[in-house]
Amino acid sequence: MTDEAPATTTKSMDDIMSLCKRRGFVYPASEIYGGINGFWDYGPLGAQLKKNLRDAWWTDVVMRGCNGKLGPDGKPVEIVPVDTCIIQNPKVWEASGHVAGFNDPMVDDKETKQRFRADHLFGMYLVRPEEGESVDQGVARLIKIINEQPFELPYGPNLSCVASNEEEAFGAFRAAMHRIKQDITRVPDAAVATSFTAETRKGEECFGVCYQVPMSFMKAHPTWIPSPFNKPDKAAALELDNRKSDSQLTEPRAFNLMFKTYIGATATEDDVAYLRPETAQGIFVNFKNVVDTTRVGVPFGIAQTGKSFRNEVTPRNFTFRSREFEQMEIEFFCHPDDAKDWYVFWRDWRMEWWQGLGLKGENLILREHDSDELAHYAKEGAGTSDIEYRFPFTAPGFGELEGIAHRTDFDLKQHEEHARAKLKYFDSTRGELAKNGQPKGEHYLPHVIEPSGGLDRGVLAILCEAYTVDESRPSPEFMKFHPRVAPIKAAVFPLVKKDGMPEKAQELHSELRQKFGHLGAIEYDEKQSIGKRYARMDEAGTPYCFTIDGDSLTDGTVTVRDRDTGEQQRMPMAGVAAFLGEKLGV
RNA sequence: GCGGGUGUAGCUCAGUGGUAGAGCGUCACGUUGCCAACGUGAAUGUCGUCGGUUCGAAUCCGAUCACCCGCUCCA
Repeated sequence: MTDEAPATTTKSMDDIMSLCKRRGFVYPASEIYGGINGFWDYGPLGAQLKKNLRDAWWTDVVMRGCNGKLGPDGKPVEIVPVDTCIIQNPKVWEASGHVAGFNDPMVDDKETKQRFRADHLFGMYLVRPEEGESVDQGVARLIKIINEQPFELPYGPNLSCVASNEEEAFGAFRAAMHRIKQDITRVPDAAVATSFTAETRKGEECFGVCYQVPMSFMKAHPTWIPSPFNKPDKAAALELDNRKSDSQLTEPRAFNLMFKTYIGATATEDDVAYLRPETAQGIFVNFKNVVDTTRVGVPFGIAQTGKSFRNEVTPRNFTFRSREFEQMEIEFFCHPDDAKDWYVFWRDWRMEWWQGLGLKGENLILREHDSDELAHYAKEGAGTSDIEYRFPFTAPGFGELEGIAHRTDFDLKQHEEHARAKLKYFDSTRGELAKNGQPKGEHYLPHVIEPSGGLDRGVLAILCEAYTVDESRPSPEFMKFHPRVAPIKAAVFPLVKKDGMPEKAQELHSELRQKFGHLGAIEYDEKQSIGKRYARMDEAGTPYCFTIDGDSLTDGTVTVRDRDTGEQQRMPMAGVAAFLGEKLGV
């Protein structure tokens, strides 16, 4: 821990949540009915804060094309927006893998509290060779037992493990055997199986199969399967032939993370549809439309913001993991050869962008994923990075704000196959040169770099970053929002409610409101003491307060108070709009 | 989904079987001369919800819901 660390770690999430409620940033959804798990509403200040963040993204990413930063090709970055439906044809989610992935039955180990995909459970089955039996015969017998055993006979695997393929599984099992002999083979006619002969640590010869545990067996006798979290080396002396364990595994259960609904009034299983679990697919399915109907050409990006829905097992940590949340996603399409460069470009620029909104210092990090945590589609890619923020509830760890992934051509390829659509892009700037000196062009499926940010998480990070406690101030608790995202941009006060000050102040208020009302609220307040009004604005995170005092009436000047320092300076009332405009960056 | 904790006014909390409370905040009126000033007054609660025990429940019991923490999960 460095010297600066305490300033961040002393922030209490409870205090932040309490301020959010008190000042109208965030409320529990349906609170008067006792709330609803995993859903949050934004109040007046929160709604504007969220809109400001969304607008900043839209402006900087889409309209200004990465704020004018040139891409790795030395050209301006081209991005166009779309706004696609929350409900799409259910086949979209079959193609994307969400229906399968989100429907995968899961098994819990009640002992170790771990959960894993049932189809990732591999078992090592051992059998004693019978008199004169060849390896093939023995293995065939074993496979038959595994698949056709009557369930009243205990015959589970000797060991199990969680793995994505049988080689990986076999690797995990090796340690349990004394010696593996050479004849390791794929079992013919079995989708996922490896057979071998071996010698156990007791010195017994045996035939073995590394086999995906059949779903029917898991359902019938989950506790006969040894837990995959038992280390193989602890199960040193394996018993051959009939055996069963006494584990605490549950039977496979489906945890569908997609919200299901029905189209039309009849609500039969034929009418099932899903609320989108990510906005990305709406972009991919419109890739061809955008290419065909606009003049964009690869490399270019398509962006959208919008709500997504995931039926999270455990919504947690305020708005951080909600069941309904808003994403800000870009799918950037480029030639496969350029993917690496664009990946680096986006990763670095997105980090800069978040830093530019006041998320700075050691609370924000860029973390490159290790290869073992990459999503299936990203294994072949240039990489995946997270931009992560140190929230009070994750400290000293970090929580993801945005992920930048090289998704390769996975999504377009999936949609090409499932929709039987031609999504290849014809790039007339590539290919060999023809006789006339023009490139012949090249057909290819573009690769995708996906910077996918969480809007609600961004808002939460900004709230946490802005929350400041300084006991030396009259208002010790205040929100240090970057002026660009602050929900209230400025406030205008008469110093006291008499001598024509309110009228003068209202005049200024109305001018500023006309000029800056599209960016956020401009407040007017004449109630109670000036100190209390400053304090109220500090809590709402208003960066500037303009006060009309006695001098304003005679020489036309006002004072401006800076939220962060409390310092004041005088300026002509006529110059206020220009001053504020400059501070707000417009 | 599992284990632990919490739930009383907008916020922070006191109240452990006998009339629902405090501070702050909010609102009104007065006062005001630059940092939560002061005076007076006011509003705000099915004590998370439902059920049970009891003459009587915020308080005891059960269930349920929500939030927090630790697991788990997290394309």
